[in-house]
Amino acid sequence: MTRNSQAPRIAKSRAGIRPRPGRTRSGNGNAHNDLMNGEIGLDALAGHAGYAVRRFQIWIFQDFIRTLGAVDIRPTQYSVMTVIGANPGLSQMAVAKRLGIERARLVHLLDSLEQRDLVSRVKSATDRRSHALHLTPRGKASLAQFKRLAAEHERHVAEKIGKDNREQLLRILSAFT
Amino acid sequence: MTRNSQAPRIAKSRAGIRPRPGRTRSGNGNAHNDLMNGEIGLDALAGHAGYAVRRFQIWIFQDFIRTLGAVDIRPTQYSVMTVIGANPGLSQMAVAKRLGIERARLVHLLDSLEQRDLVSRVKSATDRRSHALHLTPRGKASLAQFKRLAAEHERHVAEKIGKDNREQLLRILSAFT
DNA sequence: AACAATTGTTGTCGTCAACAACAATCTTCC
DNA sequence: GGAAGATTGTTGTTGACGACAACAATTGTT
Repeated sequence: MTRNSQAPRIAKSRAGIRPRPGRTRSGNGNAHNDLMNGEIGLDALAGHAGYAVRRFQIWIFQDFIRTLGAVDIRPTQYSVMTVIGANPGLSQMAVAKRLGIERARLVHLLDSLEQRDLVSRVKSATDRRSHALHLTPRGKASLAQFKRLAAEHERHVAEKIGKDNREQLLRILSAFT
Repeated sequence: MTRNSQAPRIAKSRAGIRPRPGRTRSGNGNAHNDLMNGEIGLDALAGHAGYAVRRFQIWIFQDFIRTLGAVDIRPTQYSVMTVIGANPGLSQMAVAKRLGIERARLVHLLDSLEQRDLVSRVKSATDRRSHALHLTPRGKASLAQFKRLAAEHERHVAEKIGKDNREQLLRILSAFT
């Protein structure tokens, strides 16, 4: 990979979107095109929670990936390590269920984390089908650093939408955690 | 960016990934203990806006897709049609920028919508490189129906998180639209 | 012991974002 | 006026991610 894709490269923001350098003529019936002043309306989209949430989530993930770019940890990896760290010995099935991840997907995530010596799969003594997941010593130390960086990312969120708004957001969406 | 990360050459040949360390201790005597009470803590994850937003976005998209399943319209398709409907004559580049979609991705989206006779690409007279996007008559009629279904979806959101909370959410995230 | 369910794993398919390269076509600058 | 550079739509590749299906090993259930 070497390239994690999704590196944000925050927009260059250049000039506004000019609809067309030339004239946007071609007299179509619609005369009220706000395109002339460079504004592109969203119409009904502005009232849809899903659209705003999607855009916000993209922004948040990009900031998270950038803030934790130095340690090469993505949001999903962070969530897996956090849950394992707080609940040592969990099975892969339990982690997958708790985080809403497919267990097939978790296999690859753990392969990666295990190769980096952050997580270890210990054969369960009580159920030889399953693995008891633990953080390695290196994983524990790393997670502490990840959490510091994640807290920094969270501060970025607070700066972006406001401290109070962030707390309201967490309260409103607390049912989804 | 600039991530060296790990090599992807795992591919097949699974087998010996587990280092099988001689970790004698690590009290594996109680492997699946924490599962017994069914409670799995999220630890720091509970305080991360990104995690809650991601889970919420998954829920919202699923409800949107289900609610508009009868007409086979997905959120991104709906957003494209809404913007074109509100701003006829836009170029693909302008739509892509406004919605934060890659223009390469928009090509396929428009291919699909054009095949269904919902959107038409009209060769621009002023810039022969670009296409002026319009809704077809069928597209306009369909969009009206889509909007009714989308409004129903929005009511589901209000039921899920509460009417007032939904409005606060829209207000908090208004900067991202 | 026979049968059903669970766990981890592998594999496939489809969606989606980020990039790179390209032809056709402006735009700009000399 | 014409060469050089930028833009638009397009195709293709890569990687992250979710949904499923199939499988071996191992429970559990009867």
